[in-house]
Amino acid sequence: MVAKSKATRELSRLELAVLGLVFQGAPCTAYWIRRQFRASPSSFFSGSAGAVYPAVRRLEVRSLVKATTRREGRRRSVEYRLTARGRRALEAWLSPPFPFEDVAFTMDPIRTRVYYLEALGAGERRRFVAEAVEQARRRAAIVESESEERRRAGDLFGYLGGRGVVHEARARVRWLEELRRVVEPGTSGMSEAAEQE
Amino acid sequence: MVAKSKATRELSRLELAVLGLVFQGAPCTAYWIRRQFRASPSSFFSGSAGAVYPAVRRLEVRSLVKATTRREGRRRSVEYRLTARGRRALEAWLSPPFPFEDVAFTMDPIRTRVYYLEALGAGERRRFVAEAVEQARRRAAIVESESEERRRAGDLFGYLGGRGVVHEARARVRWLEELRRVVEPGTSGMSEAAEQE
DNA sequence: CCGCTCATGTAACTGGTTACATGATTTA
DNA sequence: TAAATCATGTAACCAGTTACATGAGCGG
Repeated sequence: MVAKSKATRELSRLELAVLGLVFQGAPCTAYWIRRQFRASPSSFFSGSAGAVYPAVRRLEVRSLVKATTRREGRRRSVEYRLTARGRRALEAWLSPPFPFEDVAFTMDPIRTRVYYLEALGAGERRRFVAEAVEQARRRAAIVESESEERRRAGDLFGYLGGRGVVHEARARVRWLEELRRVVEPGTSGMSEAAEQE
Repeated sequence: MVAKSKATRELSRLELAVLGLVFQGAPCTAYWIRRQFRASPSSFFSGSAGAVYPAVRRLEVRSLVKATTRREGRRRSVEYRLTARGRRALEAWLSPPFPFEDVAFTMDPIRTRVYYLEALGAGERRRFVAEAVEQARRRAAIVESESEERRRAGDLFGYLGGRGVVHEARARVRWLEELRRVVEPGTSGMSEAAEQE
């Protein structure tokens, strides 16, 4: 009976994203990975050194990536590439069916506020929605130009992912416009909003 | 000069959500708050005891909520309500302008995968998208009925927040359908997708 | 020579997570 | 009477965060 070392726990979202980035950028340094996170205006992660360096290490001890140290003059850097196991782990992550919590994941800090809008008076509610629509529109414009940029750069899947961000940003705008119609004077509430899509 | 005690750090998202819930449910117990989180299929938080009890405590030491212990027979419970300061903190949180990171927040574990779809062959990509569309549709159906339920229950802002979840879920479906058109055989990629809204 | 970028890392902290522990009350 | 629910909490853990520290190489 071969020992089953450590009961391999699931990879964190950061570790999985790093795995994907190593696949894309190989051979690449942890520093390069950090920059990818920091460059994206829609990344969940900050790309902080304190997260990325330990994460690639964890992937290494699981032998999902392998490191090769390089020296140019007196400057050193550690380059990573996927191992065969790493490649398989990446494919497994990308293969359906997807865990329910990944499909159900949702978080919008503005929406969180809406649940408690009761705490505001009618005028303040209107200001809330007006500003939220405004800020959501600006955000949508930003992510649209960002995904367009990726398209122009020939980065197909970067573009397609970016399109997801665009759809989401526009959905937020539409939702807030719907909300505005409810919150505006002369409307009663529950009846008119929904359902023409 | 009056001492400025501790340099009041910002409230966490959980603490803010708890503050809102105490406003809604007052007088309410920490246990009731936990149930609100656990009942919602779209809450970011699990409502775990290890998070909620310490969170309400932190709000208490900041005197944003106040606790009153109650005894019925030999059963005790701690009831919370907002203080005036708590009420003001809630209103401040609900008042625009909203911090950029709250407007820009976005995270979709399926979308994260799409960025690395390059790692799959054409057939596997189609399976990816087909399954993702399917799961996203089921999710949309669930959150739709959930928000409808709130509407029927007369919970206006619960309904309106739920509508946000619906818009988001539908946006994911539409995005994945767009993605499918790109990934399907006979299409070249970057050209056809976007822009009719 | 100053400051920026490349490059690697650590340390202290934080705010979540799961799992556990306890006990009263209610319901099947 | 067994199990679910109400109700409180703690402990161990974990994976992020910011901030700091170090140093090579390069452009102005």
